[in-house]
Amino acid sequence: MVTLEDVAKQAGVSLATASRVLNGSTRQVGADLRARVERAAGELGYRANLAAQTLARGASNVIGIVVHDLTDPYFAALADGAMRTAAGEGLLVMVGTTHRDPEQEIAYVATLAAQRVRAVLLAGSRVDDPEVTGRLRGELRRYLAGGGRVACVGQPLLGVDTVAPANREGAAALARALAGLGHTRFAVLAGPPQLMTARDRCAGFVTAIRELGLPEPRVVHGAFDRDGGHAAVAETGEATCVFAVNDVMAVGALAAYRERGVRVPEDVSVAGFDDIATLRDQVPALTTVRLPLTDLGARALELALGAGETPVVEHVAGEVVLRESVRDIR
Amino acid sequence: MVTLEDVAKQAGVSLATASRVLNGSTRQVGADLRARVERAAGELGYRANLAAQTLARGASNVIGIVVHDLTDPYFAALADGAMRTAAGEGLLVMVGTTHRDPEQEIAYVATLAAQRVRAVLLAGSRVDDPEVTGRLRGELRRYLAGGGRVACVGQPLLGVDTVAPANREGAAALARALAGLGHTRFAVLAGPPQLMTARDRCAGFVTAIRELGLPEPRVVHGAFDRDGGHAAVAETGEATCVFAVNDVMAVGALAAYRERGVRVPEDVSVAGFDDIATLRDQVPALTTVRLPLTDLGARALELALGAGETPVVEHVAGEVVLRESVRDIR
DNA sequence: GCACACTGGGAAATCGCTTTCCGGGAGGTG
DNA sequence: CACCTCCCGGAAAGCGATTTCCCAGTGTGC
Repeated sequence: MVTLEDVAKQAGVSLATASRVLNGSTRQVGADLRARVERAAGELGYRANLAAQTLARGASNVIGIVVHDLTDPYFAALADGAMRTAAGEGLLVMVGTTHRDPEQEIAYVATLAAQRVRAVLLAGSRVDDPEVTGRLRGELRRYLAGGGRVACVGQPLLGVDTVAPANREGAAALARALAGLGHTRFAVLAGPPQLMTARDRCAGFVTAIRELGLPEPRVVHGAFDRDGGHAAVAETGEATCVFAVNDVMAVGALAAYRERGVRVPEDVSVAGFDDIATLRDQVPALTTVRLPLTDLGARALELALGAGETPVVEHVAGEVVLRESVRDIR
Repeated sequence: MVTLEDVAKQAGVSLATASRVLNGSTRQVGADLRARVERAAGELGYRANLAAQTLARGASNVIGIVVHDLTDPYFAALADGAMRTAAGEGLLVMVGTTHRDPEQEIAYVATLAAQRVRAVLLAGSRVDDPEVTGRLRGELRRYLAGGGRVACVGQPLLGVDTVAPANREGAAALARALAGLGHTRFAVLAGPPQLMTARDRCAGFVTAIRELGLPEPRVVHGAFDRDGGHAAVAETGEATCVFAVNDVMAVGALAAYRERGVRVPEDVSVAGFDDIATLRDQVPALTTVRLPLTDLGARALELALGAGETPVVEHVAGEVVLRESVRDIR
């Protein structure tokens, strides 16, 4: 491939001058030389070697973002938000998917650190395992010590800049809204017990119901995906209102009820969480808690890129959106 | 950050030896020295600088993949497939989103080439613009000349390894299946006329209808997304069966009919294309043409990574899936 | 015993770029 | 007119790895 030296030679200038012309610098270069270099670069089709630049500059223009699963619209939206701001800053994006394996997440952080990426965005829910979290923190500390920047979307457990969706509060608000419609017997499709996001949403919901003096909701654990929601429906018992801790699970639940001939919302009300865009045309339209996912991703990257010293934690509220999947039974 | 030299010093060996121990090499290193180096690396928390490695080796372990929009489940699935095989090969993935701007696509190829990525995967539909396509080809040629590898999912117009979904044939098969149910008056929600994928699907459908001697379908152009499908419904006229050139548009169409009080499939039948997983629980369930999206992405990356000399074009068939959104009117 | 592969270790060149430092000429000032 | 500053161009020293080349020490085969 064409190197800067080739360009310099062809233009009859020094390496230094060619570099200053082509790859931005504070230093000025005379108009004629500048033109000669630019012509030579054009003719030769020169493309700077980013690896060499990164090495020489000691800083890359790449950021890393680690998500669980890109085909999950939740993470796709987060990633999209982050990628938009990255593009705005002229940064390239490396995406890693862990498929919910915490070891993979740690491995990715190590690799991204090796890449000397400018910032790392951790966009997955934490799991409740101090040993694993500890190792992740260790890896992050090493990276931070080397001048890296880290931000996270989710629970503020890593000691880094964090954008924290108000899972508890959102779920609680939803619970009050549903109780306000006259429901008293609730079930929660709670996802896996280790997953903090699932747990917080479940806990927020259950606590709010208790505070209202209503009967204890039935909590059904399962997978955090469509099939998890679908399967969990079998154990919802007499509940008149079912809260799935995310929209994808709620859609699974809707499908399960449909198969059983249970009408939603006539026989049972169903609510989710997230307000996933691609699921908004679901029938019946899903009641949910809207999270500004794209903004969350964008904001997290801004935090990571920002100069802030002490770790910032930004809480982002969700907004209850009542739609047809729940019924007023008063 | 800790460099290889630090490790070598701490272990009391030369740089060369440290390198050979830590970053794979054909050369052997004695057991004692090897152990000393490994211990030193562990104590210091050494992480190789990938930029330096890339420069020294002249080859990186990163691949690039360029998609239109990650929040579109079609591209998310493609990317996911590619990322899985990448992970299997120990490769890192850079993802770029163009939001359907061909200039962006060209720019990404240039940047990825500058990164000296091992392979580039172009996963977006081509547009019908010889000028733009020409420039893209030029950029690709430059990259290929430098030893890069390229593969593409979509129309085989770039002279590189390509995985080509059988858009025409799939749409034609769908058309015959729908005609077999007794439909004669069709409309096509055709998406933007410049987009090859949209065009091929539309053309395949229309041609098949013609060949059956049925009346010419009404073709309505619009955006390639949910809102495009939603809007296009206004102009479908008397059609008893509407084909949206992708599932996302079909969902938009379903929503539009619902709002107008038109029942699907009783009053009108609706079909899509792709068989997007997150949309499978739609009501009524969408008739569509299934494309093995994850496999397409995975296969394309394999092609790119493979040693093949002449560009390979692999056609992948779609499978018509009849579901509730269409009615038998015989 | 002796030349001869062979093995494992280290010194140093190299990858392509950035940036510091040095130097010469132009222009401004007293 | 001497002196001092700027300004711009080039030489060269890194950045952190890999890899070639050289060399000493060890076993072999005859």
